[in-house]
Parts: sequence; structure tokens; C-alpha cells
Amino acid sequence: MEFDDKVPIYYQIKTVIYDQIIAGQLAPGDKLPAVRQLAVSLTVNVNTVQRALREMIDEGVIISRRGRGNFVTEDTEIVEQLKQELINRYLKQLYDQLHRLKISDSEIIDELTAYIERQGDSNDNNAEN
Amino acid sequence: MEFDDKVPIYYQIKTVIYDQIIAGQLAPGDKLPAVRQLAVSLTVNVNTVQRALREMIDEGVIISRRGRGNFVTEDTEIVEQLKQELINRYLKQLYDQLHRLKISDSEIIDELTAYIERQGDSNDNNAEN
DNA sequence: TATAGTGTAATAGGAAACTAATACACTAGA
DNA sequence: TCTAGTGTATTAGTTTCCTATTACACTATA
Repeated sequence: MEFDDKVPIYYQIKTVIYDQIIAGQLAPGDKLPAVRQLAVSLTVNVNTVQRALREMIDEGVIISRRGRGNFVTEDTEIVEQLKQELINRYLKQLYDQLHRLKISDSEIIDELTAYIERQGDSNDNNAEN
Repeated sequence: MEFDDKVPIYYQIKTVIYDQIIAGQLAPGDKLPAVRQLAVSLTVNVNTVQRALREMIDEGVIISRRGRGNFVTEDTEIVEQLKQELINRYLKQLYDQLHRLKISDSEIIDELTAYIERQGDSNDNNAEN
């Protein structure tokens, strides 16, 4: 997999897995691929995968069962909270970035709308989950 | 200044200065603070400032005059291009992030609108530059 | 009970970012 | 011409992230 060299790999792995959980590709209770398997498919060291998992386990999103595997929590409350937190983080990021450029609230929405009109043609209908 | 420990400091410095140029706090032709001064005010090493400047110089946004200082380019075309590039980069980032969560185009706009309604009260009118 | 599959831990080494310190090169002005 | 203010370069040392390797602990099952 390709990584952004400006951000720690372990952190990007965390993002990828969280995205999959929220997008539903990993449902509550699902077993994750084995750490050694993840390491191979991400072309990364096991320790790096482990570091990402460590944080997700500490946050309660992933449940680790020694000898069995890692699982997505069955607590849908936690998953929902994670989703809201991520959405909010992403929105805040954009809002702050554009505000620093002295772009007004209404312009921000206009810009995003225009961007989606431009780029979003082929993806206007893929949110049926 | 506070930095995000997930991103190299030199890169964040670059972002701050670009933001100031686009927001107009640094106009075309303006002289930047001396590198040693910047290092102090950012509580960072001179070399780190220099690394950020190096990239901006290479990109043509900053003009370096040995013995005199660093200046914002007077080529407003370059500044305008930079602005469009940054806006697009930020928008793409949000769009990709939310799409990975399987959020549809229209929902993205709804979410952003709601976010601004929530958070934007105190800043609804600060884009008069 | 042996073995394969799983998570976890620890050590050593390399690369990138950052700091610290020093020196050099150029410019402007007293 | 001297000096202060500026950008630039170099070297050495620290920290964080990442890799590689090896070992250990637990679980399920043949």
C-alpha cells in the first residue's frame, strides 16, 4: 500500500482500519486479518501494525483475544461515536484551513459545492450503505 | 507555536507562511521576518525554518536575496495559483475522507453546512479581505 | 498432546527530522 | 572601512519511526 511520507505509517494504518469499520466493510464482531497477514498486505513490519492496533485497542474499538485474533467491538455505540468523531474532525480540519485563508463561511460551502460538481460526477450515488 | 507531532515541523511552517500570503497578511513584495527572528518566534531551530523556506523558494513563491532578506514574490499570478492549489487540495482531502466513510455527495454538503451552523456563529463575518 | 495459528514483547540497527553550534557570504549604512 | 543584519552551509548529536529478527504466550484442533 502507498503511504503519505508526511504522516507516520502506523497512524495511516489506523485511519484505514477505522474507515473500513465505519464504512461497514468491517462490521461489529468481525475478525480482522491476522497481524502477520496485515503486515504482508500492507507491506509493512508486524510491529508497525501492532502499534496501530495498540491504539485502537486502548480506545476500545478493537478487542484483542490472545491466540484467537483481533475483533471489531460489538458495542455499536462505540462505533457510532467513532464515526461522529471522525466526521467532525475532518470537517473542522477543512473549516479551519479555509478560514485561515480568509474564506467566508458561505464561500466555503460554495467552493465545496463547486468542487463536488467538478469531481463528484462518477461518485454521486455510492452511499447506499 | 504549537505543532502537530504527526507532521514534520518544517512542513507546518510552510503551511503557516503560505496561509499568511494567501490571506494577505504577507503581500506580494513584502519582506519576511529574518530567519533567526522566525526561528525564535516559532520556537524552532534556524535550520528548520530554512528547510521550509528552501521549498518555498524552489517553488518560486519566496524570493531570497542574500544579505537582504526573504521576500514574497511580486508575481501575483503565482500567488493566485498557490491559492487555487491549496483550496483544491483542502477540498479534495475532505471529499476523499468522507467518501471513504461512504458518505454521499449531498450528505457531505449537509454535514458541512450543519457544522458551520454549529461552529461558525462567531466567525460568520470575518472574510472581508 | 503435538502443532499450527494467533497475539505480544524485546532487542538491535537504520533513516529522517530536529536541535545546537559554528562558520562563511553578502548587503547596507554609519 | 567597519559593523550589524541578513541568508547559507556544515557538522555532530538526539529522538522518533520503522524494520528485522527472535522469542514467548495462548487457543483450537487434528
